Amino acid sequence: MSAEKTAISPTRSQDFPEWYQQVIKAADLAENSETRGCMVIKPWGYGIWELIQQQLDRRFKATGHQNAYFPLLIPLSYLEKEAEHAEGFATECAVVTHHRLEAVKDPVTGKTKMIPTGELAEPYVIRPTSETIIGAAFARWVESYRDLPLLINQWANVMRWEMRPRLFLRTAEFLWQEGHTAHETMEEAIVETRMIHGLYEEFLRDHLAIPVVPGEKTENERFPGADMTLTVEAMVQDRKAIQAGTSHYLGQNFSKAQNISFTGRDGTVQHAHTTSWGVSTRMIGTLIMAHSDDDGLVLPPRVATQQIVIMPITPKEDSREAVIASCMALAETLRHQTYRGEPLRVHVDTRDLSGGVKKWEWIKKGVPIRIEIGPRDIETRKVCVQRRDQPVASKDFPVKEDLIRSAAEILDEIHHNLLNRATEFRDANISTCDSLDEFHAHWTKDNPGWLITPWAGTAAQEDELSKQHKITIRCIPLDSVKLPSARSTQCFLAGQETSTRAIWGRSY
RNA sequence: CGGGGCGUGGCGCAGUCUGGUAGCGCGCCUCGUUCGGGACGAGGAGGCCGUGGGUUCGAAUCCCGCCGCCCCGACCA
Repeated sequence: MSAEKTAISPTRSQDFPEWYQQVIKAADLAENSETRGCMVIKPWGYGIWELIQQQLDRRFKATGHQNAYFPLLIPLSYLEKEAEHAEGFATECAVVTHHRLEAVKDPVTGKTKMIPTGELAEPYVIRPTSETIIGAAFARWVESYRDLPLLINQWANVMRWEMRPRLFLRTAEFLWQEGHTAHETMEEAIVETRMIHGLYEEFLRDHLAIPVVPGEKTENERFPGADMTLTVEAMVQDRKAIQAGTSHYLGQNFSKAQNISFTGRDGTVQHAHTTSWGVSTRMIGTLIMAHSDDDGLVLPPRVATQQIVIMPITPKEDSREAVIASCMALAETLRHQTYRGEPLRVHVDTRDLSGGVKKWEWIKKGVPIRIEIGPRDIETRKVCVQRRDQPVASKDFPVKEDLIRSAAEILDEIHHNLLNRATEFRDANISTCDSLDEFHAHWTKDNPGWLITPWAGTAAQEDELSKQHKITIRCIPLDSVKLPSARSTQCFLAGQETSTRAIWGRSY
């Protein structure tokens, strides 16, 4: 046997960050644009986002939310209303200060330059998030307890002037959804915050095949202006953590700052309790790093732009038409099958390219099922089936009718294989620790994975440990989360008795 | 904002030290041979060498200014 050749180079173990970039390129998902820090999302990548959008949107609507749309530009003064929030985003805001361009001819070169003129009395900020402008609308909309709860979601782009952008993971402009709700009581708002948190967890597991740890952020890691931030944390293949979605209980901080008030059942004027929550195109980056291998992207079936690609094999000119007709017919039949309530997405690749080129292209693009049909298969009524969750060389030759019957089942198997693989990987890379010496010894250069510890430390102690090892507390996992539990129940710092567990890790 | 690097056909680069007006690989197009497979041969298209100025008979190459991008830090969905 010759050495294994991989479609992506370098491999994950050679250089993970570079591998990540190469997977995106090979799968044709996105590219850096001429606008600093911003990406062009190409059709194969945008297709994933559209599917995420559709499937999440259905869940938001099913839980009583409605979509609306708010302005891209936020009056600067709005951002000054909530002090903590303002401070949290101040360093990464793009600001619009002019509303007109004037064409000026350079007397030397003769070239025309466009000079901004018409300075605005009050500048606008391009939304880094929309709490303030949505809050202003909520203040107008809410008068009575009968107007509550107000359950709004927005699909939008936002901009944060990031210093170090990376495709999907951290771009200056990104796409997301932001839910914003207002409630009569703290209890109701917290129920909402937790409900969405659970919805995110399920979505990542059931749609993206990513197992996440649901938990709460410590005060240090909270969203600016929130009283409680819930997170779902995923582990990707370099053992780093990535925050895949957050749900915040904002208390009355924003409602007091923006006067979202209502007359209550008892006739008194009260401030609403608000929440906000979001997931972004970062989920695509998470998905790539969670599942892909050294041959490229591996797509979880539910968000695969195409789930099945059929490649006609046409070695002889005289059988060519029959082969293509057979492929088309199979595609049409498959499109009448459903997986998770949606028609199968099937593509027939009739491009006049050599078979090997096509096959590798679809491998690199992560298509869950590849089917090849040639003249021989037509005679035997069989098809050649290859799966992205299995080695490149492995093939199966079911009778065509059996494949049609089992296609959705195979997709489901692929989904579960990806989920199981990711879960096993994660669990194998979480260790426990209950002494400070062990803690310090754990954080070696090659990133050994997450550490779970009993925790009763202070914010200052957390901060110190974080800086020392370039780690953070990813979350305090919910009590219901089953993970290797720390051996003792005493905090590894000072030994206090505690039932609180903390997960520590390096993160994106 | 600190520290490094780089701007040359679609992409990746050589050429810059030692000025003489552009080359390689991949990709693309055509033809042929191959092909249950990331094949091969022949031919072809495509570049005011980031930008403005200077030196020179002559600048991708030397000098000065500007712009942009990438990597490593601080910040972060």
